[in-house]
Amino acid sequence: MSHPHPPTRTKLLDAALAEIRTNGYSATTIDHLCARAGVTKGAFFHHFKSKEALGIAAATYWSDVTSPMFAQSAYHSLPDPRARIMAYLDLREALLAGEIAEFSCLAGTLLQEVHASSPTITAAAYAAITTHAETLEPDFAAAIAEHLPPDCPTAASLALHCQTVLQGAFILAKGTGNAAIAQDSLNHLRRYLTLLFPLPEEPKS
Amino acid sequence: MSHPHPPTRTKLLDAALAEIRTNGYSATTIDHLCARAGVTKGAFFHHFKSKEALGIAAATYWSDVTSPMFAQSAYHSLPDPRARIMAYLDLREALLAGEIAEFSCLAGTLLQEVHASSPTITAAAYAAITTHAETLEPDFAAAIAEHLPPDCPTAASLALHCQTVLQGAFILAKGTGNAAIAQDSLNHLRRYLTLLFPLPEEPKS
DNA sequence: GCCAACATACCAACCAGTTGGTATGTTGGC
DNA sequence: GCCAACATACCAACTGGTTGGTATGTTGGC
Repeated sequence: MSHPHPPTRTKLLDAALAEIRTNGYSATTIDHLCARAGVTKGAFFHHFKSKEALGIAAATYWSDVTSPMFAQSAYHSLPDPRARIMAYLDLREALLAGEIAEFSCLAGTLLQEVHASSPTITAAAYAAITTHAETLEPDFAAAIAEHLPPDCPTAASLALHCQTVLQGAFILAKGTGNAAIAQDSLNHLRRYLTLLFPLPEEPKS
Repeated sequence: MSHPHPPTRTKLLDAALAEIRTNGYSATTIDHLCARAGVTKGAFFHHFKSKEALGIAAATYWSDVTSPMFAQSAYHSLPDPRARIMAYLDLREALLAGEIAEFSCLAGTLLQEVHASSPTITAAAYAAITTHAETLEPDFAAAIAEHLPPDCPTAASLALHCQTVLQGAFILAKGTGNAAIAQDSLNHLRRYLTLLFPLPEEPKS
């Protein structure tokens, strides 16, 4: 669990995120990975026993890298849980910048490709998504408690639905080459949640 | 545009759909494809000049195979456009059966992998999605015309959002190994559209 | 007898993974 | 405080199998 030697292993994991998000897992070769990371293949197989082990480590690393970005965000201090959820979606929209490989989800890309061939990578990638979704559950639970809509879905289901929309948005964005279509679906998600938990009024400033 | 020799070419395209939906495009090899189709590699390269050409043909074939399934469905005859949209989602949910490779979307799988490496496959796969989405636009347009909600999104945007949710649902289903999580997101989509275009009452039977 | 539709045989490049090695610590007995 | 024994981190070169693609048949209908 301890990785006392950050540089080479981290360089390989960073290269893996970039390569897999751009070209996918299958099309990512260890040679390209090492070239991008600036190390040799011997170094790779010193740190990872196989390509599959790298896939698992990349999914875990993806969680480790992205989680603090959301955990440290200021929106958690908003008093209204519905406002916290909207602020989360605002943050997700703000992250839709740059090239597609820079904002798309590594875990979703992995799931798409390895679901039938590697149960271990599948489990690690799915865990990355559900672990992130679970950070939204308290806010949804609070919104339900404060403003229970009729036939209310569970907090867990709502949190996962947000991830579903985001994953789908990334795919459509890959079709157009830009994030506009993803923003569009995020607006639909916002509208859904606003209809489900109507905000009493627009807070000013 | 004319394919006067159905059997071998069709066998290869059917094999391509199955292989790509299971293992993805990159992990699909021409040798495996030919073995599954029961033909030799010479036959493959007689019909497709490259693997990329097969990818493009597979996306087009995917449209050709799936379009009639929706076009021939009975839900188009329902009088209420909102009921037609709900019936479309019911049909999509009914299709969530069997193995994941049997209900997931070829176009989404292709987009995920080739968006950065093959503009031609990307365009063909995206066209398959948008062409299908366009078949929903008349119903959304009618729903908007009959029941314009405040700050109404466009029919085209709503039709694409349905595809976004479906694509995301397929990815999450690949994480769990079954369709339950996809059905959950379809229910959220139904709830969104119901809130947006509230049905006056439950029609009986 | 010609051509589309296949089949067979083959290739150069590439792939994940291995091997044998070096350089640089680290540790524990004395 | 020194050194043998060991561990870690990394590298260059290689291997056996696979890959997309090609070159060269063969065959059957018109």
